[in-house]
Amino acid sequence: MEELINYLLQFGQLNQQQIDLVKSKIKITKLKKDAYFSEAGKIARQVAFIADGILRVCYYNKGEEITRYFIDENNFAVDINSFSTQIPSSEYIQAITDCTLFVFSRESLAELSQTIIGFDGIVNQITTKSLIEKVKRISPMLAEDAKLRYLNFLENFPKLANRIPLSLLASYLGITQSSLSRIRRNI
Amino acid sequence: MEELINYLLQFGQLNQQQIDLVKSKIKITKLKKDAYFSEAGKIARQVAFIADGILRVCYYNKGEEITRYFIDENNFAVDINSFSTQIPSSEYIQAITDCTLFVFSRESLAELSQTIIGFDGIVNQITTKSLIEKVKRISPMLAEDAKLRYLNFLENFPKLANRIPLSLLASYLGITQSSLSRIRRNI
DNA sequence: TTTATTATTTGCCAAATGACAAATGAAATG
DNA sequence: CATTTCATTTGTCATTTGGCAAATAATAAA
Repeated sequence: MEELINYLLQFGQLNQQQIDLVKSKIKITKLKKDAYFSEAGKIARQVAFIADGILRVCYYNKGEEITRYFIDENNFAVDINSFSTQIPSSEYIQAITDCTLFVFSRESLAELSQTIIGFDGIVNQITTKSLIEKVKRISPMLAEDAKLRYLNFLENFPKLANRIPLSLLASYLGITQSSLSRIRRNI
Repeated sequence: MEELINYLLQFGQLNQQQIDLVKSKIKITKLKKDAYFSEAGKIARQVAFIADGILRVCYYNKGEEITRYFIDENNFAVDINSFSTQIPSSEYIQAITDCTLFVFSRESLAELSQTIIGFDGIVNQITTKSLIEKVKRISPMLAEDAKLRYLNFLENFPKLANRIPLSLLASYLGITQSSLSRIRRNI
C-alpha cells in the first residue's frame, strides 16, 4: 500500500491523517487471469491501483479485438472515458495474469475529494499525465515498422515482454502474431 | 467568440458576468502560415481557441519530423504536456494556414480559476476529453493499412483533407507521401 | 500418462509499402 | 513572362507484411 501512497505523493502533499483516510477507502480485490475489471456496455464505477499483475485495455474494431494498452504494477487502471462521463463503455479491461488490486469506488473518490483539499488536483494530474503518456507512446509507432515497434516495446517495457502472451502483444503492436513470431526469431 | 463560449458551456455553467470575465481575458492573435504557436525547447505559457485556421502538433523522432495531429476551428490548441508541467517542450505547434486565435495566458486561466467556481472543472473536463479522443483516434490506426487510415481520416475529418498538404497528411498517417499519392489516385 | 486444448512457429505466396530518383505540376518571385 | 522553388505524381524495384494453412510446442484436463 506504500507504493500507492508514494505514487500519490508525487503529485501533491498529504498529511498522515489524509493518508490514513485514503487507505481506509481501499477495497483490496483479487482478479483471476482472464477475469474482467470493467466491461464493454457497462458504466465504469471503479478505479484500481495495481498491486500485482497485469491488465489490458481492449476494444472491438470491426469484429476484431484490439489491445489498446497494458497496465502493470504500481499504475492506475480505469476506463477513464466511461468513468468520467458515466456513459456505458466501448472498451473493457481484463486481467491477463492473476491480479491484486486496490480498488476505489467512484463514491469513495468523491468523498476524498470533498474531504481532502487538493485531492482533486492530484487526481487530475494523474489522469492528464497518464493520458499524455499514452498519446506519446502510441503516436510514434504509426511511422514505425513491425520490427521497430517490437524493439521499442522491449526497450520501454523490458519486464513486460515475457509476461504477455505473444498474441496479445501482437494485437497491441498492430501486427499479426505470425509476424511477431518471425521478428522474435530474427532476434 | 460565441463559439468559444458555447464550447465552454458544454462542460459547465457560466452566468453572463462570468462569460464577460472569460471574454475579457482573451487576446486575439493572428498567426501567419508556418508561424509557430509554441516551440520545442520552450515552456508553453498559452492556450489558444482556434477561431480560424488549422494548426499541427509535431515532434522530431530520430531526425524525422512527425505530425502528431491537426487542430482546426473551434478547438483548443495547447502543448498540454509543457503547459501543465511547465517543463520545456519536446513538441511544437505550427500554423499550416493563416490563423486567428483566441489566446489565454497561463496567468489569465489561473485568475479565472480563482474567480469562477467550477472553472477548473470545465478546464479539466476539456483536457481529459480531448486527450481521450486522441488516444481513441490514433489507437485503431495501428492495425490499419495505409488505405484504410486515409479513408477513415476522410470519414472523420471530411473538411480537413483538402486543406492539409499531402506531405503533412502522410506524416500524420504514418505513411510516405508517395504511398498517399498513389492511394488517392485509386480513389 | 494420455488426451484435448491452446499458443506459437513456420512455409508459401500475393499484396502493400518503402526507398530512391525522376518527371510533372503549381505557386511564388523577379 | 520567365525562372525559381516547392509540392505532388509516377516509375522501378526490393522488402515487409498479411493471409492462410499446417506443423509443432506448451499447457491444461481427464
